[in-house]
Amino acid sequence: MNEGERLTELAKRRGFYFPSASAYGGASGFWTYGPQGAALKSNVEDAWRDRYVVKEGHQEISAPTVMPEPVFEASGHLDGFDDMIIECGECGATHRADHVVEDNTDVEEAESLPNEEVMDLIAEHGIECPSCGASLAGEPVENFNLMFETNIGPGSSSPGYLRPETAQGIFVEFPQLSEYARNQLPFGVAQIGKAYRNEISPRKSLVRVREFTQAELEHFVDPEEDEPPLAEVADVTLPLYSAESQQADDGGQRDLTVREAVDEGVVASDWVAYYLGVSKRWYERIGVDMDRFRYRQHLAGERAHYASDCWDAESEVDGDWIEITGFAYRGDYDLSKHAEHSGEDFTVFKQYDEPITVERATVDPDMSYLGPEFGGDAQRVADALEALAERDPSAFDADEVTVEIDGEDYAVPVEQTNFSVDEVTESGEHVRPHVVEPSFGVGRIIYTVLAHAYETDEVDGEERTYLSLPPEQAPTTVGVFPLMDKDGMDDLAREIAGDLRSAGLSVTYDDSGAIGRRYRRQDEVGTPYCVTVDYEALEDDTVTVRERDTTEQKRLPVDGLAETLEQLNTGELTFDDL
RNA sequence: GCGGCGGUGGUCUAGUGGUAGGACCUGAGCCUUCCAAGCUCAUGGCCCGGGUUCAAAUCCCGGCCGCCGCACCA
Repeated sequence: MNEGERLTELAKRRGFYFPSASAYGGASGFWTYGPQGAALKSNVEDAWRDRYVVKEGHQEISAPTVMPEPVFEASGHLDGFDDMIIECGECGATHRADHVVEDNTDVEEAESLPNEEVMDLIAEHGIECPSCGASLAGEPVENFNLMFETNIGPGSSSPGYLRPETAQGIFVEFPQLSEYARNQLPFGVAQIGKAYRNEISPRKSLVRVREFTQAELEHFVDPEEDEPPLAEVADVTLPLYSAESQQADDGGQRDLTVREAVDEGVVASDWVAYYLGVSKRWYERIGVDMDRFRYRQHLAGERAHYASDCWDAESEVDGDWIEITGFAYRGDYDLSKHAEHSGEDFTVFKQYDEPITVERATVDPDMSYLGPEFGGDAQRVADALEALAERDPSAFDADEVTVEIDGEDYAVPVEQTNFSVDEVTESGEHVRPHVVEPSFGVGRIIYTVLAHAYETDEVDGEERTYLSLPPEQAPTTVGVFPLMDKDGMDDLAREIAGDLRSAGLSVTYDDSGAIGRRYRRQDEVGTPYCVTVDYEALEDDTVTVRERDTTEQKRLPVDGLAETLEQLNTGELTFDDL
């Protein structure tokens, strides 16, 4: 069994995660988090929220998972996710139909053509299967859309899609969110939630799935003015694997501090560099092994349609590097697209310290002239004049000004345009924020944390498996056991378990079988501490506390136990301090 | 989606054309003064559908699921 298989076996047996609906044969790419997994997931999400929402001073929202079609037309997902697939009748390989056409003809942008035309092109040019060389003529070209489609309400007149990323739920609400932020940049909006992609081939348990949880932060910044607080993370060392290194023969990972990475220009965006620094610490906190972690820059051809610079956090499991977070500088791509498609205002008004006076060329066309003259085109001519005045006021110097609309020239006497250059006072300007986006895959992080926590050792000649999870992330903080289920040890142990629960700790009580078995059980789900009530406890109100990784025990008074465990859980105390 | 391999209690597995056995786990009880000990008992299984056959968990076909490779991964 490899690392992943061992983990999946443990995950299923102990209730971290398992395939969904297996009573009905299941559906690939869907996983249910069991009791341990749901607790771990919740802890990871809480740690994320603490770091990226609370500590950063951002806000969190919760948007729908289903959104109407226009949202995804605007975002580019409808086109971007809709691949043309053709299958070779001979060898069965599937290919991107638009790609084979582009590779074998001088047709560009084949993706924008109807499927029938692409089929015709394939037949006309006698295009062959890139895998086996058989003719692809006559093979059907089909669409494969990575988004799950549904209908909103009865009938099919209102198509909707399950969101392929949580981000769009934030972008589309920008006008409201900006208002709540009192229109002050920068501000950040986060969301933790499910996203859906109808993957062709789900793989590796939680790594490639069809429903997954994202934790995304959209940080809206003024591209002219805002700077990240780089000093806070300047000394954090980043294991960077740049695009340049990836392409070089002897290229490898370089360890640079955030400061060095910015100064040397290895990471282009200060904002991205800031979040790489913050996130390195966060990954360490939740239990990612830093010896199996790197930041990899996207190669030029690999970048998403919206990103100008993009780095992935990657973790290593079974020798494979898994993308666990994407850090993208999305520019104003998303807000511009939504502004364009919706006609709403996706900017923030930034007031100047002092109002400024500027010369502005304006037109106020006489519609009583344009109307009779140009009929139905009058409004478009007026719009064109306005745009021209802004772009090139000198065009109005002559007696007549000409604008072009759809290849046709329209000449207008300047006097009818009421062209003038005025001094106007401007108190500020509309700024389209840029977006810095760290986007975390929660399931992949959980998979990584479990894989990196999985340890085996030997105790008294017996092999032991344990999860060396950070106490903060562990599903259960403390196991409470009576040494034996009799003589009042059970009563005291139950009482202690109740007290610890009242103090807010996650507690498991277990009185079954031999004590060693109970320790092993907790080891396998990563419970960091176990409290045992023995005969001595009945005498002097002390109990033993056992630490998971070392199996060492210390005797502590029952009084103050909850506080001590709480401090161990948060890291204020270590076991050695006791 | 293609190809290869696979699918037997919760987990790991043995096995055969005549409807299954082990280990671990789990539960009940006994025992036990701190690391999967022992004893007794118990629960629980051949992925689904079709075909061949007197008889299919076993052979064949299809599906589903998993692993690996390919492709895909805005």
